[in-house]
Amino acid sequence: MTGARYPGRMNTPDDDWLRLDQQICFSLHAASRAFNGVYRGILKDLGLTYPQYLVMLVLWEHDELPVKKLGEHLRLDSGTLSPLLKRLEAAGLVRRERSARDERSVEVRLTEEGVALRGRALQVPRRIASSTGFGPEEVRALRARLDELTTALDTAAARAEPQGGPSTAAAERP
Amino acid sequence: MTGARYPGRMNTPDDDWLRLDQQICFSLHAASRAFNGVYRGILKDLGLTYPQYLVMLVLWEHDELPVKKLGEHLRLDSGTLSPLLKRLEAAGLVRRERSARDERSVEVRLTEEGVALRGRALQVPRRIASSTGFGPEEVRALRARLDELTTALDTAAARAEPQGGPSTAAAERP
DNA sequence: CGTCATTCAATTGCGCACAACTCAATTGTG
DNA sequence: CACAATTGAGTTGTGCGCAATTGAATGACG
Repeated sequence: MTGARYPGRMNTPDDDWLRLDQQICFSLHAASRAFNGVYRGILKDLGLTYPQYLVMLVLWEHDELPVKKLGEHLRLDSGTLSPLLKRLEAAGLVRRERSARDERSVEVRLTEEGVALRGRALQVPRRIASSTGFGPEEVRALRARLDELTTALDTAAARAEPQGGPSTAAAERP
Repeated sequence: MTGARYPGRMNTPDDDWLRLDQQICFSLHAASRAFNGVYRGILKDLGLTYPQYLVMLVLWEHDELPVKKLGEHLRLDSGTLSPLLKRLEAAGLVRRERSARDERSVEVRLTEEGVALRGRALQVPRRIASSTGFGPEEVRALRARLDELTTALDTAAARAEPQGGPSTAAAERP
């Protein structure tokens, strides 16, 4: 039935690929948002958003970090982290202070309150697990699969980037 | 070593779960953004963002659809779709017109240009596939896994918020 | 027939993601 | 040492995602 709307075009491998693409695109997109949604409900109690929770997870492991390192852990840049960290600071969970050693760098560290929040966060994964019915092995397996995908995609992005040059006149550096 | 920052607390299963949670949260979040990033680069040629591409994929399959149905396919509400569709309309790819049968409903349909864009989009999945090195079976397997996850998460979310019933009914998809 | 609840799209407000840019601090190179 | 290049954080602008609200059209019910 699909081919009928594109007369003169038989079902080619391209068409099949496009449909398959729809499936995987949609699945990953939907999974990510569904995940986000479940966490949103549970994290509301802690007053955190999902990305803020990710930042806190990193800080609970290394409780003094420059913004740069934080960004490397999370693959996020200052454009995302700066306002997010300001909100965490306004919530009293972290403090930001410029490094004395390098005035360009800003050190992020947990406040007492930020450290204390970890205690309440300990129940989060259990609640997630019980919500999803996924066990540790399933989680680990899925994670491995996703990391494979991310690695492949990052490599692809890095390969595509240097040449870049789509139709729009790329800004060549003088 | 990690536990040292939280004196008096041994490494309990809770701590392990929190670390595991960090892994899976981060992996899914990163995979989603990496995926988005690769598509961003490829879709730039078509003048589409990734969510806009998802909308077009649906419209190429059913080229006349009310916003409501579109939202059910993509698990997106009007708050996201309305401005997105306006941009697609401004780009000349779709037309939006209120249904004569039900004045509340808005029908979205492809323009000639929107239909024509499909021809150029046919190469997208192949470029993605060649970028990632993932074959059709791997894609299908991952998709199945993600759909499982989404189903589990949706069920969990529905259970957590029984009153605000998810207007987006559980979707039946191919 | 009139009232009331429901449905659908649109809007508002907030937060995240990312590109492009600014600006100061640091590093390097002659 | 001077000066250009690089680095790190922040800002701006655009777009997505979602909750909450608005407003109009529809449908149900007494």
